[in-house]
Amino acid sequence: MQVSSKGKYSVRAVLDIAHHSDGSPVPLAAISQREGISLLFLEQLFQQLRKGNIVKSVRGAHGGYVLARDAANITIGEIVRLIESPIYTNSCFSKAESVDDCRISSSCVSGAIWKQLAEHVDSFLDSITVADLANRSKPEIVYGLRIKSKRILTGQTGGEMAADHQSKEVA
Amino acid sequence: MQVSSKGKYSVRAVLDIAHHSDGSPVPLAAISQREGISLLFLEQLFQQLRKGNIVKSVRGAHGGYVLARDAANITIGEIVRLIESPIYTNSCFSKAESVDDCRISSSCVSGAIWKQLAEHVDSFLDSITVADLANRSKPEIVYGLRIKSKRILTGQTGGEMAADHQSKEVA
DNA sequence: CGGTATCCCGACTAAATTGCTCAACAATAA
DNA sequence: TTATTGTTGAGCAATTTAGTCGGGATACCG
Repeated sequence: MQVSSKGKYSVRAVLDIAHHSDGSPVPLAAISQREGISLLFLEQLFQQLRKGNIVKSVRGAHGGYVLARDAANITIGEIVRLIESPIYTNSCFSKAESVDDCRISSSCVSGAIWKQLAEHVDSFLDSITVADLANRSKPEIVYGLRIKSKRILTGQTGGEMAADHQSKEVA
Repeated sequence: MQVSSKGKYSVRAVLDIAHHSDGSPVPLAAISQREGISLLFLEQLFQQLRKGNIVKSVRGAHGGYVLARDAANITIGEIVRLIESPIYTNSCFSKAESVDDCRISSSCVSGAIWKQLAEHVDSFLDSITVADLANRSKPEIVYGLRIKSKRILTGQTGGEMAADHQSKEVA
């Protein structure tokens, strides 16, 4: 039950574009620097993001990536589903509905839980758009949940790198 | 973004105990057979479940495991959190609050998402108790979500093994 | 035109995690 | 006392993750 680095990085990268773009393409090198993510790894991720119609690429010098659609029209859920393996895959009824599988064990009862869980997760993540997060007009509120410190979401003062983060965990 | 086999198996196993126990201990061998889970693997899981106070062990012949508490008092969330690695671990503020990490990149903005996501997941899974699922008095309703076919949750006719499941996926 | 900045693509790999196995022991019931 | 169960800790093969590498293709800039 983990969101992979790939997923977290992807969200951060897209947010980074939304936040730093004035309409002109944002090169991966810039994202790599700002977010402290390996350029090579970003390239890989952005192929998926491009194919998933989250971003568009602009090749050549001064190229980079732009959001493929309006930020208000891209949800975090979309990004996560594109990159991440799905939380729930139907494990029963795969072919044989006639066999009456699933009546014996607890597996379908519990299977129902994972399905509902996946639905909850999706609907939560789909309720947040890139615009919501890029637009920090109401910084301390993110979908009804109050964030502890205003500092977290407002600042933007220095030249420190993301690499300054003390922990190995990826956010 | 996956629930591991460990997690799914654990829930199923606990459900199995809740469902098949008349108060006397349920041996792992029985669970293994009914649920189609390797006995050796179950043994491993149940050490964790025991230490987490989900089940109690009874050693010796006719021993096995019983729920450590009332089924209505054990939530799915408890089981999952015990077995599964946490969906969210605070990645910033690890030590240095003074350093003012996290202001630069998008990592804390997105970090807030994962935190809220984890809270959603936990609160959903904590809203379901083992009793809810073991007690199939209202089989077709599982927490407000209608399950497609009544057959799924009611049956209990045959002697087929869980191994009859057609797919490799674990539910 | 030629160089350089940028994306594009496919293969490769080291490390971690997952899903399981094994061996030997400990307690209890019949 | 023997068969039946749980207890413990180590070990391991396969898969997944988190990248790396090398060599393109494409577009701008002078």
